[in-house]
Amino acid sequence: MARTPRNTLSADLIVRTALELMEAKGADAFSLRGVAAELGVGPMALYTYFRNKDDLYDAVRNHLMSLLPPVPTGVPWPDQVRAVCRSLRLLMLQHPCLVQLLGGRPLSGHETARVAEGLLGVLRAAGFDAEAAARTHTTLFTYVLGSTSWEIQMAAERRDPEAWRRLRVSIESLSAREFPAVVELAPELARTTGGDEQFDYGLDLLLAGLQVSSRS
Amino acid sequence: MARTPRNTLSADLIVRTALELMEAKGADAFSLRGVAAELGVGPMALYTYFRNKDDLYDAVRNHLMSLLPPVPTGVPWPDQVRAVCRSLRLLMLQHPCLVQLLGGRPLSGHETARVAEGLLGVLRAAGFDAEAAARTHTTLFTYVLGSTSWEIQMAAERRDPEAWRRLRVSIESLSAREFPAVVELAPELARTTGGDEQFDYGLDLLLAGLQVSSRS
DNA sequence: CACCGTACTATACACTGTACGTTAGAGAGA
DNA sequence: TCTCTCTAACGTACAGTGTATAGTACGGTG
Repeated sequence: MARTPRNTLSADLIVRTALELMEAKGADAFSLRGVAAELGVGPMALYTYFRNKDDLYDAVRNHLMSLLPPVPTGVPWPDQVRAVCRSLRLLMLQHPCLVQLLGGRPLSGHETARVAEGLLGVLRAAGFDAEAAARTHTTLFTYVLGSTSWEIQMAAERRDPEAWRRLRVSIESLSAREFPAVVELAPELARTTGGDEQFDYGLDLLLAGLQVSSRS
Repeated sequence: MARTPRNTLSADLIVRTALELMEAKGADAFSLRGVAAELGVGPMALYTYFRNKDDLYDAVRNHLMSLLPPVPTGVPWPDQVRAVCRSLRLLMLQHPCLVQLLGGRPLSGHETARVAEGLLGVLRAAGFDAEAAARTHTTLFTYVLGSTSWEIQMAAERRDPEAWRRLRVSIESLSAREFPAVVELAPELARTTGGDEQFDYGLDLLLAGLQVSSRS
């Protein structure tokens, strides 16, 4: 019955196919049966290579993290930090499924360690002590995660006409007496949910704070 | 056949029951059939009050946001900002399902507008212009969202013994030659994934940055 | 009392992840 | 070359999920 020949599958092939599906339909709409069908294979064939769905998620996340470029050298440390944060954001924008992947099961995996190593190395070289380096790393990482997740989420909302219409309506129906600031700043708020400038604004605030405290 | 009497259900009752289930079993393990069963009712009964599952999610999020306290008055604006951010974090910690709820479909709803109004009002009163207020609002909000999501996620990881063991192993098996900073700072990193101090560290960086830039 | 809108029910469908037991094909040893 | 074994892929099945559709009986209104 046209059984697929023996060694057509591999962990790597499955990961690439899964990633394709996640990018096409969103990481939540992704299903094991979907990737199995795409590969022309029964759903259970995947369990030869991955213990379960989460295991596959881990592998895909690891694969994506491996795409991050190394930290640039020969520039001041704030520029290095900026570069690391920006390239993580860029990767998330290119692969929106990373939001769910990083939100779900955060820092396991070899490639995640590589990224952490880069940022921590920069901070230590800049003179941060162990505790400050760790705290700063966590702060920067969570800032990038939070702001970029938000950005991607809002972009997705905008793409769905029905959801977007409902959001507009609910904002426009707010009483200007009850919510003066929200109503007044609605255009600015719409403009600041995402974009390079918004990201850099927050990032620069953090860097400014770091330079203040490291100078004292 | 013991049909349930006519008006035992209500949107509010359903929301409260759904919230209970989400807190007990996690927001992802929550199901419409579960809350229907809890109420002793067929699954389709819920569709009288909510158009679909997302609609119920929206209602629960709105309910939780209504629990946030108002902005304190009579203190300097940085303290007001701190208070708003801290109480949002606190609410998320008390109701971990808020992570998914806020991550999923962010800023629709009356109560979300109320929270935004509070923070925007503080910033405008502190002299921020429209654009700076909007940018700062987004930055602060996404910081709180990102850092607290991370904190909750890591706490959940720690609670699952199997996942936690695998994480420890994967960290301890990292080569100290390849990842010197990660290996050296492993204890600090473990200590800084969460907690009031970590949260305030990042928040104070942002506030310091704000005060620097507002002084120029 | 009759009636009608609607709150709830029943059934069904197309999905999901994955546990279990089976089969066939590729590579190794004789 | 033949066979034996190991395992990759299969089929079946189960307990779930959200929700479309159609039906039923009850409470409030005429």
